[in-house]
Amino acid sequence: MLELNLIRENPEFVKERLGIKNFEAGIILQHILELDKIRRDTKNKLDQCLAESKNISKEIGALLQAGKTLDVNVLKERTAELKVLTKTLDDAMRQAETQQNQLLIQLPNFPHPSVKPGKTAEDNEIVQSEGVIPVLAENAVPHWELCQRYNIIDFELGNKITGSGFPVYRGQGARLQRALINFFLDEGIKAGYLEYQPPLLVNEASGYGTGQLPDKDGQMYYINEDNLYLIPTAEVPVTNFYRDVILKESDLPIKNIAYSSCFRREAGSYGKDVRGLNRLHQFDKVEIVQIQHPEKSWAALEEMREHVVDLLQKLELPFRILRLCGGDMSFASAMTYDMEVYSAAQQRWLEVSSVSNFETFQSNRMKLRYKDTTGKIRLLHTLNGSALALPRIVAAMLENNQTEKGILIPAVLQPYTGFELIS
RNA sequence: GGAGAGGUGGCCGAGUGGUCUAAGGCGCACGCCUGGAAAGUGUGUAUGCUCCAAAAGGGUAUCGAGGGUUCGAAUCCCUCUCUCUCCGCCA
Repeated sequence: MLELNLIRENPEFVKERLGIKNFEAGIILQHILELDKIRRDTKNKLDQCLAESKNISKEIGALLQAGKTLDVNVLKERTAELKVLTKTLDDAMRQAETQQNQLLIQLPNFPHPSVKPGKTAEDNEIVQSEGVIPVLAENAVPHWELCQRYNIIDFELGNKITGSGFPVYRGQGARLQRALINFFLDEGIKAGYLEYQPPLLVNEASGYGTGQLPDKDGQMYYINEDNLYLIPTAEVPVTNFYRDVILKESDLPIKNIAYSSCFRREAGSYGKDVRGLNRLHQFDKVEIVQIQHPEKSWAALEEMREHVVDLLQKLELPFRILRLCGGDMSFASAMTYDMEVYSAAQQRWLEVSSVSNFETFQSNRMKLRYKDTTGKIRLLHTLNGSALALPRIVAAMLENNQTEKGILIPAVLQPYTGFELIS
């Protein structure tokens, strides 16, 4: 959520920045400011009423103790009037406040000045590209066929017991999953992150805090009976650890890492994009989350990008990094890098990580703040990124490393898998 | 799932209708004391919204959350939620 102060002080600037995300904010901003005026005026009147009532109540108390019951009745008439007025003003103020908030949460975050305008994924900038795209043998096949050939991931068994998008990992496939999770966690810990194991279900307030609610509730699995949501990413619980928290400046930076299964309904997805491991309803991911001092968040974003690059290099996967254009960025992000690996048999790039700085957008919703050295309370910056999501890494690894003998496991993973070859 | 007891400031804890503007303690910060420290001692120590150009300061709200009763609620009533104890079930 954008900070109200900013909108009050410089609505034109806000409008211009949101334009980069192709968001026409003019009318909403105007309404927000109108409601703000109403809310504040009403608030002032209300506070005056409350103050008067409070004083009269004290007087009544004093009079009763002095035994002057007749005077009390006169005062009670006045408080009866005030009570009606208070109710009216309170309703009006709350209404203005609610409406204002409803409008505020419709505004996306604004992009960093370096973010280029653009409408679709076509307009994203490639900022880094590394690794050699392997030339595969003529009989090379996509990963879903390899999964079947080596019997390591069983999609049909998943269909049977749950439904599509819920594969069953088996034998060397299961061990590869476990190896990747441990590898990613260990690398994160080496880079200074603290490991967490969060709950996989969260409440409504958490969904709201990171921005999944109210807009994207259709993308989360929902447990009606207990009013809980299955997490689409560990970002949700791990960032919400700090909801309604005021940190000390000395607590910073906070660097957390968490493995979790992730659950996404992916309503509306279809076609060859969702084949095999490309898009699943349940998948595994290791997520990194940072809570940063506002002046250090941009350096932190680069550090996180470097961390992901390091992982991809170690896994020997050809990759490229995109800086998303305004139109392709998520609602809450100020800047996002997408990391994609090349899937040689499908001959396409697969997104395996997305690293973003949200600046104060999430922390404003969550009331995540810190007290600076002068005692002033300010919003913090939040960042997160995948490091990494498993399915597409596995897809690319299987396809790119396929040989006559089997699938080669990168050296760095072998201590984790306990084997060099899937065969 | 059943029964009972609870939720008060950073923490502990008093407070059962009227200066609660929340006692007291611990912690923390700053000062005094000291050669330095400890001890002692003094002062301060929440957050939101709002008024004010800003600072200083003021108003108002907040005692798990939301409603209600009352001139007046931390205190009484209702609903929800969380924690603890016992029973039941159970990895």
